[in-house]
Amino acid sequence: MSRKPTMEDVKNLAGVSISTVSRVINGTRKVSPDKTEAVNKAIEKLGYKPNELARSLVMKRSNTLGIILDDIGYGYMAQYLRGIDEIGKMYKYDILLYSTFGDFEIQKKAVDFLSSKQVEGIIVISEKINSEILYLIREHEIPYIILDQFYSPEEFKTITIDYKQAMYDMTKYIIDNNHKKIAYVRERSSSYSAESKETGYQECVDDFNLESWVFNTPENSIEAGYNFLEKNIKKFRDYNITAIVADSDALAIGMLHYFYDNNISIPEEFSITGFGNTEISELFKPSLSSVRMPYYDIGAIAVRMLVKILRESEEFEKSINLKHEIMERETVRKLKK
Amino acid sequence: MSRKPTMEDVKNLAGVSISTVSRVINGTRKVSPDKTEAVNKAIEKLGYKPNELARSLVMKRSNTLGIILDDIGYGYMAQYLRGIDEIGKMYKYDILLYSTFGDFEIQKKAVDFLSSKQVEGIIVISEKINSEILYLIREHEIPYIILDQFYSPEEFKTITIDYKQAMYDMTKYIIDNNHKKIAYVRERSSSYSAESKETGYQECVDDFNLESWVFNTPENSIEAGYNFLEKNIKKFRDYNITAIVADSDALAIGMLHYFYDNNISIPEEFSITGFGNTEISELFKPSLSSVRMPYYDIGAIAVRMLVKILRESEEFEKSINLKHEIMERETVRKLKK
DNA sequence: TTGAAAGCGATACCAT
DNA sequence: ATGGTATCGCTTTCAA
Repeated sequence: MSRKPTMEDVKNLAGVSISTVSRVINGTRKVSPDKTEAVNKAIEKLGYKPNELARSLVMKRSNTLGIILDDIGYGYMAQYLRGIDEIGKMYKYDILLYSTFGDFEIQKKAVDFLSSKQVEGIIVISEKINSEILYLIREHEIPYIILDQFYSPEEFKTITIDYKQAMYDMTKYIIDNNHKKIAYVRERSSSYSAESKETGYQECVDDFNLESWVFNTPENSIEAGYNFLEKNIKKFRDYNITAIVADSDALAIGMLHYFYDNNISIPEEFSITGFGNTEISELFKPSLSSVRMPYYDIGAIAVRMLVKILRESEEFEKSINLKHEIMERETVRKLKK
Repeated sequence: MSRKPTMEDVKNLAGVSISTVSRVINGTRKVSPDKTEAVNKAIEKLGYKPNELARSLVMKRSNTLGIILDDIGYGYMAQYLRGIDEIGKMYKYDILLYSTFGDFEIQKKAVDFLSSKQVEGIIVISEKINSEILYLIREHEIPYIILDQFYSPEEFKTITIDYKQAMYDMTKYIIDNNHKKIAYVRERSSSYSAESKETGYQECVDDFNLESWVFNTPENSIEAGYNFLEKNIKKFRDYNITAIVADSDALAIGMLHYFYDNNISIPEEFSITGFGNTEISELFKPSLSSVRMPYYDIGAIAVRMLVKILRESEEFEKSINLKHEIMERETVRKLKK
C-alpha cells in the first residue's frame, strides 16, 4: 500500500529541485533538455500524477463548474449535460453535479456545497428556481448562468429559444395542414415560457382568423393529459375540433394514451402536437410531431459563455436565443382544403 | 470583489487562535462556551464557509466518489445515478462524473483524472469495459466497483441480477399464457448477461418441452429490431410463432414499430416481451411487458459497498444479486388452452 | 482549554 | 536555466 508519489519523490529520483519538476510538468519556463528528460523519466517510473487538489489550492483555480439541477432523470437533462460536459472538457473544466429535486432548502445547500468546493462558475438548470437562490449565488460572487423557463430572458439572462415564435410556427404548421378548429391545451401556470407559448399560439390563430379553444390542465404530466381528455373529449367532438396543440410532450403523450385506450385513431380523428421533442415523442407510435429544443446546444453555449465570463470577467449582457425546429411526424394529418 | 473569508479572518474577528476556530467548526475538542460563541458569531458575520479543497488536502480525504460511465444519456443511467447520488449524500460523499462513450482511451483518461482529483473510490458503469481499465484502477490503488454486464459475477465482483433466472421467469410468464411456439431474439454478442439470458430462456422452453427458435440481430438497437422483423416476419408466420421474447427493450420496441407500420395488431397477432424496463417500455402503447432491473438499488448498494470497503478496508468478497421483477403489461396476450 | 507551528502537495516569486 | 522558499487554507500534534 505505497503512498501516492508526490513531486517530492519525483524531485529526489530526478535529482533536481522541486521547482524544476513543476516547470517540466507545466511547461511554464525553459528547462534544459537533460533535466527535462530526467524528470520525465522519474515521473514515468513512479507513475506520478499531480494532485489536483493541491494545485487548485495554490492556483486558486479549481477548474470546476458546478451544475445545480432538479433531477438527473428528466429526459432532457441528459442532453443538457452532454453539451455542458463536452464543451466543459474542451476548456478543461470538470463538472460537479448537484440534484435538488426542486427543493428550495436543498438548492441553498447546493450553492454552499459548490462554493465550498471552489467551483469557478455555476449553471442552474431548473424548471422553476427561486430567485433567492440566484441572489445567494451572487453573494458568493460566483459567476453563474441559469437555464430556466420561468423568468423572462430580460429578468434573468439565459440561453433559450423564442417560445412565442416556436409555438407560432407549430400552430402555423397545423394550419398549413388545413385544420380550421383547433384546441390549445396547457398547464395552468404562469411561467414565462408557458405564457409566451400561448401568446404565439393565439397570435397565429388570430392571424388566420380561426376558431380556437384554450384549455387548462392542473399540471404538466402524462396523467394530466389523459385525465383531461377523459373529461373533455365530448366537447372536442361537439366543437368539431380536428387538431390539438399541447404545450408539452407529456400532455400530448397522455392524450395519445387516452386515444389508444379508446380506439380513437390518430391522426385520422385528431391531429396532435407536443413541445420539447423528448425521446418519447420520437419513439411513440404514432410518432409525435413536436418542437425541438436545442438542449445540447444550450448546454454547450452556457459553458462557452461562462468560460468567457470567467476568462475575461465580462458580464453576460443579454439572453441568447437559439433556433427551434418543428419536427413533423405522424400525429398531424393533412386535411383537404 | 472581496476575497472569500478564510479561517484567518474568523480568527481575527473572534480574537482566538486559528486552531480554536478549527475545533469549533469540527467539534474535534472541547472549547469553552464563550469562545465557541465568539467563533460562531464571527463565522456568521463573515459568511465563512470552509474551503473543502484545503481541508481535503490536509486530511487526505476528498469525500468524493468517481463514476466512470459510457454516456449519461442512456435511459437507465439516470436511475443508477439517483441511487448513487442519494446514498452518496447520506454518507457525505460527492460524486464526480466522467463520460467516456465507451472509448478505451477516454476511459484511461477518466481513471487518471479521477485519481488526480483524489477520489476515494470509483464506480464503473459500462456495457462493456476493457479489463485493462480495471487493472489501471488497481494500480492507482483506488477501491472500485464495476456495474457491468459483460463479465461474469465470478470474474469481477459486481452488483447485478440473476439474468438467467430473470429470463427464465419471463419465458415462464409467456408459457403461463399458453404460448406454445416461441421465438427468442437477441443481439449476436457474447456478453455474460446475454449468454445467461439465453440460457434461462432455453432451460425454460426445454422444461416445458416447447417448440422454440432462436434468432440473432447484428446489434442491440431499435433499428436492428425493426430490420430483423422486416426480414423474418414471413418465417414467424410460417412457423406459427405466437410469442417473441426479446433480449432487450430496444429490440422489442423496434419490432413494435414494425408491427405498427405494417398494421399488425399487438398483442392479438403476436405477443412480445422486452428486458430492462426502460422508460419507453412503460410509455409505449401497447405498453411493453419487460423485466425490471433494479437500477436505483444497484447504484445505492454499490455506494454502500464502496463506503464499507473504504471505511473498514474490507474486500468486496462476492457479487450481490438483487431481485428482478416481471412487469406484466399489454404486449402479452393470454391464449386459450 | 488554548495557541504555536508543522505539514498536506503543489505554484511562483526572488535570487543566483 | 535552476534552486530555495513563502504561500494557498486548513488540520493536528505538541507544549503550555
